[in-house]
Amino acid sequence: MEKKDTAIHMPKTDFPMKGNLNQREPEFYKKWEDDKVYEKLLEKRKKENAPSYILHDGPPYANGNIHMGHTLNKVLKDIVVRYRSFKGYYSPYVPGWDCHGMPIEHKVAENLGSRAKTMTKPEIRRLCHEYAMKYVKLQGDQFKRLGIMGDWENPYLTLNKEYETKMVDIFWEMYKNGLVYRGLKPVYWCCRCETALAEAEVEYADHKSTSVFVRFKIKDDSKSKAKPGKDAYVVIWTTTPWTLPANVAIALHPDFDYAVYEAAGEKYILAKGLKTQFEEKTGISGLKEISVFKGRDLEYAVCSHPFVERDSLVINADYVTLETGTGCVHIAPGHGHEDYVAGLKYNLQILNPVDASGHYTNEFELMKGEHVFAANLKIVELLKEKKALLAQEEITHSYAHCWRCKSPIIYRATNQWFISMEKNNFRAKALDEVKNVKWFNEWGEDRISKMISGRPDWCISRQRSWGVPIFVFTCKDCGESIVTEKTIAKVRALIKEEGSDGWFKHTAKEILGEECKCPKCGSGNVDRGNDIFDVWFDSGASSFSVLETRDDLSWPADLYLEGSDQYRGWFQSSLLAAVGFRGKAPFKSVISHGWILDGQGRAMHKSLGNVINPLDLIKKGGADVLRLWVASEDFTADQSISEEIMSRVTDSYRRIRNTFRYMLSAVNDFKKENAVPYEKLSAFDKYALHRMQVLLDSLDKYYERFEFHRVYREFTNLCSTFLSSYYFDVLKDRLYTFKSNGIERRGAQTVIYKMLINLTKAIAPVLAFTADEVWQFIPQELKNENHIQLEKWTNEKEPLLSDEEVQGWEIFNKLRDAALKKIEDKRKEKIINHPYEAVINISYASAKLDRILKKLSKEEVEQMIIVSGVSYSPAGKLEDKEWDFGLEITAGKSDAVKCERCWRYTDTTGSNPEYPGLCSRCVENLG
RNA sequence: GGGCCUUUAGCUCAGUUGGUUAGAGCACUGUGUUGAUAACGCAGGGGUCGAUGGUUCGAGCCCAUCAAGGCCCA
Repeated sequence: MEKKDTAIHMPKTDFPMKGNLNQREPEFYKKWEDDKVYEKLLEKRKKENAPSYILHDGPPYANGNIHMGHTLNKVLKDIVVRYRSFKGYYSPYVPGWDCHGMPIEHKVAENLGSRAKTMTKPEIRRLCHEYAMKYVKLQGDQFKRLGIMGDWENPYLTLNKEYETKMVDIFWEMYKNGLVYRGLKPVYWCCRCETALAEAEVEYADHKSTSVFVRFKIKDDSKSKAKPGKDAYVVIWTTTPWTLPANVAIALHPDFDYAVYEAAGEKYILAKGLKTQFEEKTGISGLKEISVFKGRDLEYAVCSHPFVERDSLVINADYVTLETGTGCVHIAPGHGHEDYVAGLKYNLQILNPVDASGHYTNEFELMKGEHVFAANLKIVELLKEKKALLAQEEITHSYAHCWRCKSPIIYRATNQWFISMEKNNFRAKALDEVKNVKWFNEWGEDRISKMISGRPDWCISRQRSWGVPIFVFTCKDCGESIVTEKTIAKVRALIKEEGSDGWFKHTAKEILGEECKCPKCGSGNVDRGNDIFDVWFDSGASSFSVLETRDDLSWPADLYLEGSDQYRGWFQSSLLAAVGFRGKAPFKSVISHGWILDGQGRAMHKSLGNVINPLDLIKKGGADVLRLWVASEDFTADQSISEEIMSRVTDSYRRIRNTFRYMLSAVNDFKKENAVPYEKLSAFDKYALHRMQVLLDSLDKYYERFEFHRVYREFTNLCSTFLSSYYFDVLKDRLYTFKSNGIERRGAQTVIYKMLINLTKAIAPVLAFTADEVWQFIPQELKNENHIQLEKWTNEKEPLLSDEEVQGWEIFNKLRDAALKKIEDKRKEKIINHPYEAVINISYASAKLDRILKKLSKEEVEQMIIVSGVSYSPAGKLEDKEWDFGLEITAGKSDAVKCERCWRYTDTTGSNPEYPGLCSRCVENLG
């Protein structure tokens, strides 16, 4: 008889232990693109008539490299979309970019330097366009590097014609509904450049100003609680005397103490805490306190303006401080932002007696034509003349200057376009729609409701070049703003054809043709407006501009998923645009993620030097590790990232990778026809399948609820606690030493194969690259599709065990742990080393345990505890008590002989003279 | 200053309607294997649950105040 090969069946695979992700992932992405995986997936689902699930992408700003915030956001979306696709949904992902706005215009202007002034708007816009497109491409490539799947060939851009065309419709609908109105609002204004400035264009530098103490005589105290009398004066302090002509109110802090003081026969009202300072500055001494009241008590008293025939109302404002001045603040809503806000609250008049070049208009007849900065001294003279000036001094303080011409700037009320929150019950409607949305963050609804309740009217106009024009014409003769059905039709055609560039290239006459006529005065002297939309209006329009203009998408979206800053931003602008346009919320559900912080929980700042760059992390560890990090934390709260955290995630990735590697190697010689039917599997195998099914069911639930950190936890826990340390460890004996085509080995492979397929699918939404890499190693005949993305979450479920059976296994596992502990004790005593050197005896008195053990053969138990021998010593009379009743486990060293093939210590080793080193089981299992 | 949120072992997370010595995985330490080896097993140490006060027979869980941190406003 020929001697058989005694070699064992070692696991084998070419799947590398080391991921080498930074090199490999881009190759994978390329393969996805070459194989048109995304397109095929959508086609396939469409053919299946799958229900759709639309996640609408919030557009990042097309500027700069991607940072951790982008990474978090896009990976989360990708997990959602991939999961939904797996579950059989038609789930297209159309990424978008926010392309207009200040930052880009600012950068372009910066690059141009002094040349900017000589360029026309269309020329500057062309450069802005190029700039935006450059970053669309750059960020797009970076997003792809993260493994994000979507329609990258055809993203949506807020500068696209069809996008802008939809904005015409939205604007017109809101205009028709009376939501849009024109009003005054102060903006930063450079009188020298004669232009509005954005926050980012303002620089601060020291500036010398004349500050003045001015008294306002009380005219009527009948409406206020405090009654200081008509001979008292409220004293204000200001560093901008030129704004006094626009004064309409005086603000006091509601909670501060104010007093009426008497000196030299005059009564002055100022904050109690500033009395001494007041005496020093004005030289008025010996102030005698007459009465004291809270700021709120003087609310609604009326003063007389010192040099204009006008009332000045006493109001309350929380931002009043006691740092300098008198605690009584001069309010000119046309010349200050806070003044403006206070003005809205008290319905104050917004006055703007200053023209674009900084000269007083005839609204302030007295100094008409005077430049406001030069007028300061004249105002002082005027105050003296009116006996209203109590003191003046020159002070140097930080003051806003124009970034371009470096001259000091002013706040100047200008005409702006607004969306009213009140007309047609708009605010109430928006709040109602909030209630129809599922806010996955429990506090989300509360947060956005409060914001909408408290927000002012939405100012949608900006005085810039890089944006979508507000589709309004102006009559140069009568000043009428012209928006009619006919002009809108013309504008719509223009935008559709040329995009908003057309607006800036053509005159009103060219755009409107025979419609170029003021409907009010009939003049043909019509100009196109120069304002553009606030970029939040651009992006707020996206639900319509994108979902309604693409065949593959539909409105409303199933989900918006953005950072928590978007309750104020995009969630809100989208909601308002949608309620204004269609009366409905644009999303069925919303979930927000937190901010990314460093290891200490601090925000990342360049100045703190704690900024972590995702591109660096990808280079170091690969995108899948980064994706795993995203999944590992509870994204609804803020999340931390640090070297330690990444190092933990990397460890965890390696564990997962190796688990897959082991599964691949264990089924390397497995074929479909080798599969063992469920009924013929061992009890332990059935238990393993049960565990797998329980895991899959919870993962499914967690994905659906966006609880990815639970997916991560359950998945890694199963890999460690059940698979590596238990099931696979136990299976080694069967896989390596049993007959290669025997039922024991094939049974084990059947289970591992099922796990391999299902676990790869289950983690594929997170580990996009690795899952597909694993997939490539699965033999063709064992899978349906070449790429895992095209597969579906498995529908057929493995049978679950009964509760009683599960309980039995839980008890057995505890018994196993107890046995391992005993063996460990012997190892510490240096009695044994390898587990197979051990034999154990289990003596017990529980009938419960007896029933459990009787269901298993001795060989199975030996295998599962991984020892060479198990013996039982049941008590003579078993009692129906807890499983560990009377339990005693002893471990010892086997005195049998080691089989050199399976390493077990057995009495049969050497019983066959042909194979002297082998045990009888091994001899039987050769081949 | 206001609205909303976060705070449990080194890290990431669990902790059901308040009820006995607060859990998991990873990391760490020790150790075994060398037939998953840049891998795998076993065992062990580690937290006064951000702080203080209160309600209660009893609080990580309820209430109040404070602190640190975050987003959005001012």
